[in-house]
Amino acid sequence: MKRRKVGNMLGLAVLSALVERPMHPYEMASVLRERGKEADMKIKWGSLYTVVGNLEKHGFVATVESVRDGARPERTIYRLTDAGRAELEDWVAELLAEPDLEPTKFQAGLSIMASLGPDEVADLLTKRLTALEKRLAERVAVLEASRAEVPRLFLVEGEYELVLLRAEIEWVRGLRDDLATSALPGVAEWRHYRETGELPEDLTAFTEGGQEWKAGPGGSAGTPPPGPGKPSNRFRGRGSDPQAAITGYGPALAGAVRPTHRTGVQP
Amino acid sequence: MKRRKVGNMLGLAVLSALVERPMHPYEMASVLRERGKEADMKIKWGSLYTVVGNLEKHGFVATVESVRDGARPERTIYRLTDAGRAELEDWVAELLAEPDLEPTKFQAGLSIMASLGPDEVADLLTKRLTALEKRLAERVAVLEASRAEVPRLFLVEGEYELVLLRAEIEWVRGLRDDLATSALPGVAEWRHYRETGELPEDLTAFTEGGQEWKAGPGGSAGTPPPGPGKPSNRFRGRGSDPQAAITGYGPALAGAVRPTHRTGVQP
DNA sequence: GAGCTTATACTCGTCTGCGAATACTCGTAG
DNA sequence: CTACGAGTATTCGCAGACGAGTATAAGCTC
Repeated sequence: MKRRKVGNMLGLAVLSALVERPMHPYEMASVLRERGKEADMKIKWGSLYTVVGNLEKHGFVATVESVRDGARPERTIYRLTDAGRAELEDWVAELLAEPDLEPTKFQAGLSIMASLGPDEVADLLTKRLTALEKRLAERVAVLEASRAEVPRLFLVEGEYELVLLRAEIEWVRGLRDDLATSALPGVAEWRHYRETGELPEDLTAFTEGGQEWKAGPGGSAGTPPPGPGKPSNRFRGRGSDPQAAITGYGPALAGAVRPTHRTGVQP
Repeated sequence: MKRRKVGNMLGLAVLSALVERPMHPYEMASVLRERGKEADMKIKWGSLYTVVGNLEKHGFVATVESVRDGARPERTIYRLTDAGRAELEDWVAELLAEPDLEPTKFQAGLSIMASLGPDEVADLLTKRLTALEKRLAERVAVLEASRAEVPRLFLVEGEYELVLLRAEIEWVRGLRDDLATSALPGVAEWRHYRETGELPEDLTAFTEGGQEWKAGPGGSAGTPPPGPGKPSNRFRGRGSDPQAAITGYGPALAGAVRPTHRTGVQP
């Protein structure tokens, strides 16, 4: 993957603004704000001059002139170069064609949720749910105002956000309910550990190499289980340490699960 | 929102590793790698020593000892402090309770997709679709290997990822098809502009304050249309400039749309 | 046992991000 | 006419991120 000379998303916004006409930095900010670009990308205005400077350094924009308007400070006007135009198109193409690989912060949080107790997690998820629903309502409301004025074509980002929002809401609700009702296997043990500090004796077996639950094609697909680890690794694996099991480190194989409860997918 | 003293997600991973037992940095890396934490958060190992140093500076971890093991370089062992434990719990709680507000890069890309042409965008979306499906297949495969060994409880992050992945796939497919078949209003005009450079004369009206399409409560809800702009803004608004319209800046009101085609949601 | 690769364990320097501060000007309420 | 707050336009400084580099040890191969 070729690394972008200027990686800050604000740079992309700047390039896209300059397509229209040359501007000075502050004007770019005004235009982008007016266009509601802040809803589509996280923009830190403090980076504006740095980013524009970097774009210039790499030849994506060029100075047109420096004008002094009355007693105001001098303003430097920038225009898009051919290289800048190309960079913009290439960048957009990349954003559209390549999925974001980085996991979300929420996913990170889920992966270590065992640092807390199940009931606390359920409460936190309820808070999240409230916030998500509020946001959803906001977005829908904004739509109701927009759709009369703007063609669908320019609203796709918003549709996308809505779809993901709804998917997340549904899933979070399912998980919360399963935690609250202990419908998810292991929750009872987890709660017990949290309340008493005792590890259930059968936990190790429960977590470790799951005997006959589904001996099927498992075994060594993907990363091999750490239990009978390779001698090359001198740190002890999760398997040998029940504490590690309850502290909730996902398995080396973490990633997916066949859905059987209703947070899951496909019947 | 209180700002985190150490904001790097790698710091969270480090804290979570130290819950188990004191370690030196390299060992943390080994453990985290082994646990597959890389699948749950974007980790740059180059930041490890900086981050551990920062955690120490802020009292979240403390030095236990420096040992020299044979001729190897000296290693500093760190342990979690009470403050560190508290920080970990607070951090996880925040991650679970507060939705990620930042839009994804894909959303940013969508919001300026008009920098390209509709057919090109459709191609790029097809590429994305392929990549997404590949990733989905990978994740499902990893599951098949995991589920025999690990309780559901430790796989929720993976389930979440799957759900979002499927939602995105479905939506992207819908959009691509609508672009390819011009089912989405405005695509024909967009393509025409791209091919000939001509702006359809009715575009301005089409984009601008949509007369009677839905006069309802619209009008001044949300940000008012820039056309008859306030005198406070001296830069001209989208409305007065057809070029701006086709260059695809979303409206000031961008965000959502009532779904009517199948990329949409709810019946 | 020479020479290769892989793992261990860090360090460094550069580049960037961005919060906060600065400074000037204009409209307007008193 | 004058003080004030809102808008205009930019600079600065420093913390932090992280790619790349370094150096040694332990296996492994022929």
